[in-house]
Amino acid sequence: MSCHEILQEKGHRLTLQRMLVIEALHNAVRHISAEEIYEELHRRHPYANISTVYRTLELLKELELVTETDFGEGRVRYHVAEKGHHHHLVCHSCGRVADLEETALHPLKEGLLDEYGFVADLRHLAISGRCNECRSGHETEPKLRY
Amino acid sequence: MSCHEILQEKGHRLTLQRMLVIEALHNAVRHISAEEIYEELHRRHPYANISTVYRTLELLKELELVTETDFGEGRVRYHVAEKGHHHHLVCHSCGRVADLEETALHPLKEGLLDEYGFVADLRHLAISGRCNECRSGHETEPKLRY
DNA sequence: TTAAATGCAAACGCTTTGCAATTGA
DNA sequence: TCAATTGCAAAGCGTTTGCATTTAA
Repeated sequence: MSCHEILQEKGHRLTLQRMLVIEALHNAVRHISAEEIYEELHRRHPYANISTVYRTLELLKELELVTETDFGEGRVRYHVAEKGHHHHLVCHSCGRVADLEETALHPLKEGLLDEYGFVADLRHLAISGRCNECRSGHETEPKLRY
Repeated sequence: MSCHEILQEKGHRLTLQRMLVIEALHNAVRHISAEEIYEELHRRHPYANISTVYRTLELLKELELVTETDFGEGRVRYHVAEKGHHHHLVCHSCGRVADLEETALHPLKEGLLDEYGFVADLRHLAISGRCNECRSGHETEPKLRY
């Protein structure tokens, strides 16, 4: 079921603004910020306001249609949930962000459940550190971020 | 070697304000925010300013005398590094924060190094989820936070 | 003596809010 | 029709900054 259908099914209105926010999220190659979504939205609907973007993202989060990840930039980035869960290795030297399959944290998740009875919400975790390239002294500009 | 000595050794001045910030950090039972440090400081030195707190915390971070943890509150909390590293299990239902020994993440750290060559900086990680008490329906007000 | 540190006030960047006007169902 | 949603402008919040004054060494 598409985001549009889920919104309507739960009794929310399908406005142009919401459709454009959803489209921006789907078109994003990587993780996109509220400001970037607003730029897309504003391009096609110049009267749109950034508070609508925040309100829509809030709604999509509640409906678990998008996930939020904090890459330590002082703002948060969004990703369509259905595109799948994965984690991130954020290099604090070059800023490069690599993906880490969700399964890589399964042992940790199980350990926390067994030993603490804690159900960890590990959907979009950003782990900071130093990447292989920077460690081996081949520091280069990363091609892809977020 | 104490924080005071390390500051001086590295050529930084030992001001009253800095000493009071360090004291507040040491006296804190758990993790303390910049605002809370400022309250302590202001009580004893009414002319002190919060920008001094931020500048001092910045310095202490650089010298690795304090660590910073984001509990997802929209602000960050500080902890004296010498008190030891540990991680946190933050319950999004009741807000309770449990400590997790540093060693619990050693397997993950080693896995990331072996498979990705990534040196993860896992000093004060906050993992969100749902705690045992909330899961089993015995939701109570937590006694201790942060 | 003098560079480092502080206090102050203003600004910053991201996000939220109150409210009147608009709009989807 | 009318509650949900929006645009707008203002404020909120934690944090940072420029600059004149003060101070530790």
